[in-house]
Amino acid sequence: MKHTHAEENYLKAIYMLSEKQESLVSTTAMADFLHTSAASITDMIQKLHNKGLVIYRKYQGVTLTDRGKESAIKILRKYLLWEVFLVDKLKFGWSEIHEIAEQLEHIDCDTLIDRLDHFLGNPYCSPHGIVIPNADGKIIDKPRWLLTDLSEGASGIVSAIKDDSVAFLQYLGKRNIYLGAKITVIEKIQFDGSTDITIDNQYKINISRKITDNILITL
Amino acid sequence: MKHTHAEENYLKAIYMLSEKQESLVSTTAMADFLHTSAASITDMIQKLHNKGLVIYRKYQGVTLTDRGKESAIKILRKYLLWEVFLVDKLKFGWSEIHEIAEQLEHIDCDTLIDRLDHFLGNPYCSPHGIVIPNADGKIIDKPRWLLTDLSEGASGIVSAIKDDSVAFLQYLGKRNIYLGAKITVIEKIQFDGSTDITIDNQYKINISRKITDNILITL
DNA sequence: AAATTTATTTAGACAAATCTAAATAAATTT
DNA sequence: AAATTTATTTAGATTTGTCTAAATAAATTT
Repeated sequence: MKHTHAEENYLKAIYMLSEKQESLVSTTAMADFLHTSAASITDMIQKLHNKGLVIYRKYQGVTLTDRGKESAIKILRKYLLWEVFLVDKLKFGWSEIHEIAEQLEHIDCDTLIDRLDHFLGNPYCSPHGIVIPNADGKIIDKPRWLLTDLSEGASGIVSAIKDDSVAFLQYLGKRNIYLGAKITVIEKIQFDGSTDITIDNQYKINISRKITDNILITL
Repeated sequence: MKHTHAEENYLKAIYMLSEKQESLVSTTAMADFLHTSAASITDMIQKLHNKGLVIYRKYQGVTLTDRGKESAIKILRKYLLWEVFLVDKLKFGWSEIHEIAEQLEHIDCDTLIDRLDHFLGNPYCSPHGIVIPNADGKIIDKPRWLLTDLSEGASGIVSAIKDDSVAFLQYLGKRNIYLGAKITVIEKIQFDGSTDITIDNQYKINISRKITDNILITL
């Protein structure tokens, strides 16, 4: 099923808002999220209802049908993969990528996004730590830990970073720490809380507690 | 100056059509190019005229103003760089990239395209051999030769390929020949017209006349 | 429970981009 | 040069997505 840009924005918005809360998504919540008027929301929601993409009850709110959810997840997948591309390959900072990825998510080509996924090394989650649905639309929730909480000898993959500041990003870049890098904990130094690690079994460095507190690891 | 998607498509179309011929671009030529009706073309052209992007004379045809040309070249630059991305990084074949790049060319972000350019290694031209305008909109025309016409000892950069067939692309991939690769002619064999070359001063191989006839080289 | 405030929907309008059918201009043929 | 064909434009309609202002429903306050 194909959708217009606007439809895609609405579907993704409903999906994201309904992830945060149990109840139906309200008109105002959507108006707020999409920076548009409540009247426009009602209009569009009714169209989506007629197309069988959402279930809508007047004055109550809206929720996705299975078909709607499937589409929403596809769009989210595209959005998140483009975010990874922008940060990982084009070295954009966290703050700049949202707008661009919101444009890129509408590019319509089935093979494109799977190739992009492969090109990026099948990342587990976006720079902001949101899990990327796989090609089948499944969201597999791996457990994640702070690098701080890994024990000596353990290793895992850098899957997200909690701090978005340019300074932190530059630090990570300089130390060859990137999304998808394999980190092994060599030794945890009690004295100052710092940690000796290796990156990709290559570089051995020591990083402070402040750094390990901001790196999320999956296995 | 910002444009709608449709406006961008028209500007690029006018630019490309007027590159091929001297005279004004006709309504039918554009209708043909954009797969739309002549009536729609007239409508849009009049709007572009009112915005000062084209000069239009009823029944005569249309040409770009300086402002229109500037915009058109920016769009073309984006289109071509995305084409390089798709072929070089995502390993798409020639035939598949046009549609996708036509979508990607409308992504609006100044820094994005310059970073992409850098990421791709500032390619000189698209896979189809069309010169990519630089960030200032300048089109610098370097001389190009067929690999066949290089003399022994000469070297240059693979800048385009004339044959788009999958078979040829696969051949090149297998031989480590890619856009931007450095090729040095070691020896030209009179007997069968084949050529001994090195790629990136590394691999030494022999390629037939049919191959050298389809590779364009810049210095 | 009535009054008021807030949320939501409806009605009507608008801009963008397209279309078809009819009208008109330009080019070509006879 | 008149007739015909082709190219182009105009007129009017349609779809999509948005808006504002007015109407109505739901929630909250008094």
